[in-house]
Amino acid sequence: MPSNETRDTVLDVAQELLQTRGFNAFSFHDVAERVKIKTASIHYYFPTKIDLCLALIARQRDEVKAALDRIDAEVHEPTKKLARYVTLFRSTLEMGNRMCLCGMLAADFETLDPLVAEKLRLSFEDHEIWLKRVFMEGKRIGKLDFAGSPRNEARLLLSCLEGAMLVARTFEDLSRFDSSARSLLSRLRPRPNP
Amino acid sequence: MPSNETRDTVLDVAQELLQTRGFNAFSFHDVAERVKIKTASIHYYFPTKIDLCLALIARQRDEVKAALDRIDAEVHEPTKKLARYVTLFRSTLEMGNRMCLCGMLAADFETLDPLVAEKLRLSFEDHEIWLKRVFMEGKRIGKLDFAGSPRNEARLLLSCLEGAMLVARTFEDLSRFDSSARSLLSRLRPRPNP
DNA sequence: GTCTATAAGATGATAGAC
DNA sequence: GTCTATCATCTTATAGAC
Repeated sequence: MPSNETRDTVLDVAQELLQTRGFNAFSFHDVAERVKIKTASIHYYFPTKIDLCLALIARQRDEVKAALDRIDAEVHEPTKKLARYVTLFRSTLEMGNRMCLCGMLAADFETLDPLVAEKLRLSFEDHEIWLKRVFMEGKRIGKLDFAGSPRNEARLLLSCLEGAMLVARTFEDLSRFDSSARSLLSRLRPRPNP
Repeated sequence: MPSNETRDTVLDVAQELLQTRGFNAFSFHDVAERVKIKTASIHYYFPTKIDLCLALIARQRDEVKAALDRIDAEVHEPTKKLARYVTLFRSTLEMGNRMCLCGMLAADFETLDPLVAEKLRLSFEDHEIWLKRVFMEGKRIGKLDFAGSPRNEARLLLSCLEGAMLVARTFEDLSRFDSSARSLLSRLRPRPNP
């Protein structure tokens, strides 16, 4: 496995800046300063800011895939999978009040390179596909109850978590995220049959 | 009433740019070009970009207040009030795939002037206060059913609508917003008593 | 790989003429 | 009120030395 320390550090720092400030509010200089290199060195690894952004999305997609695989391997009850899924978002917020990478790029959507926009959509779809599977299985075995299609339910949960992060950030208040997340999950509990 | 055409046009154009591109991705030049004036003229009305942003928020708060008053005056059933409330967000999205003004500023949160951040929080609270009243009344008269407090329910709906806009924007797909909004409202319908 | 030097353009903001 | 002219700074990106 090709390990490149500087490159990874650049990605880490750029990601933090992207998630807190947005794509258009951080510069190569911001990154270079924190990594303690010069901006020219960043261009060596990532010729353009778009390349840097694409690398961030690609790495993130891999990490999300790994995280979802881990959830699948470790818990089997759909309710518990969703609870674990929610913690992915929560821990991002905990880490310096960061926004979700995809959510932040969604806000910057209009200014994105078309290729970046396409990868962003694919990232969202990664989430939706996994969630849809969880919802389908949950309904099948009677552990989750909802009215619409699994696909729409997946989209709804993802959207709501993005929004909960967005607003919680503004108040720098994790409990806002928590109470929304709790409601979102509890409404999926099947009621005891009359 | 002090009408100032140029000033209003600057606000209109700046608002569109802010809602589509974000605070850090539009410039005085962008605004000036569209209004067909020079950047120096914008500085005459709004000395700094922060002043411009504060004016946008203040105007928006007034307009939101007026819109909510209109809903209160025109419909009385809580369910219908919420449906009307949702259309406020939907029509923003319809208008050139714009993000909610507050939602966009929430994404830019880390880069905001402290005063702007404070006004942003107040804007969110305007929504939450109105929604909380609707939820309280709805529960009292048995027209709305939900498990948590009216306050949390208000926060949840607002957050989810913000998130639904954010994601729908990325796919340039109003139907994504619609299906989420429909689910959010339908889950509030009280079930017939057994 | 990392640096210095530099280009070429954008950006927020001000001074002062009209 | 709106303009021209100008400023200092920032930003992405490249060339070429080490």
